[in-house]
Amino acid sequence: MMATMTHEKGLTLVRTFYQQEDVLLIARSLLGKVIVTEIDGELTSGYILETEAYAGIKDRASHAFGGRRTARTETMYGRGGTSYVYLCYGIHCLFNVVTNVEGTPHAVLVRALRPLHGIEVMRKRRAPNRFTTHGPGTLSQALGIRMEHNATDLVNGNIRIEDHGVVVPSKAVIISPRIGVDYAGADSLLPYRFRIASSHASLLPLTGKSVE
DNA sequence: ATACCGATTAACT
DNA sequence: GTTAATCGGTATA
Repeated sequence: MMATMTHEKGLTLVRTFYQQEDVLLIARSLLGKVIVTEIDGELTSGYILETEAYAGIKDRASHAFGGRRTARTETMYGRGGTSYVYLCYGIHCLFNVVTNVEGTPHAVLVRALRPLHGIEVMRKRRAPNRFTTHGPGTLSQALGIRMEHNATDLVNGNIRIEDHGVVVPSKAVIISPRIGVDYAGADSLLPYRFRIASSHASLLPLTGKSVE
């Protein structure tokens, strides 16, 4: 409750949203929603432009394929509405949303963002003149998300996702295979990647009441 | 203990 | 189109 007192507009997504069974539906639904972080005393937020679904134990591209359960993947087995942050290529902290109920390790990788609040903070977190929030690594960097933010509660924690009432029409959504999962064989071709076409992304409202 | 690999990025040609 | 950077995760022994 306390953590959400500063937000004046937009509804923080509730537990039941994250606990829906269909991870593809959740990945699609997250397009146009707003990620908000309150990290290091800075508030930053942005519209979700791109996601990928990872469908648990039967998905060869998922860390949890085959029911693999290790210190790293343990977070994925938690309840929906928890963050799963892991280190990729030794450099990048990738932010995922755990979905489904406890024991079912589904997740959605958030891959691109359109900045809304705290743009100067995001710019500062990145190298000068290299500001971008397209790509899962740069997105986390801009939002201040680090490994210590793994297993954060997205319903009551310092990372949350809000619905600002933006409607993303089907014709604005491009569905394609996921990136960087060639090792997954046939599953690498599954249409689990969702993104808002750039022509529509520019229509997302940047005006409105400040959440500062 | 050792070896291989990766849900990426940036800087190249 | 190519490739180096970089280090924890994971499997193997």
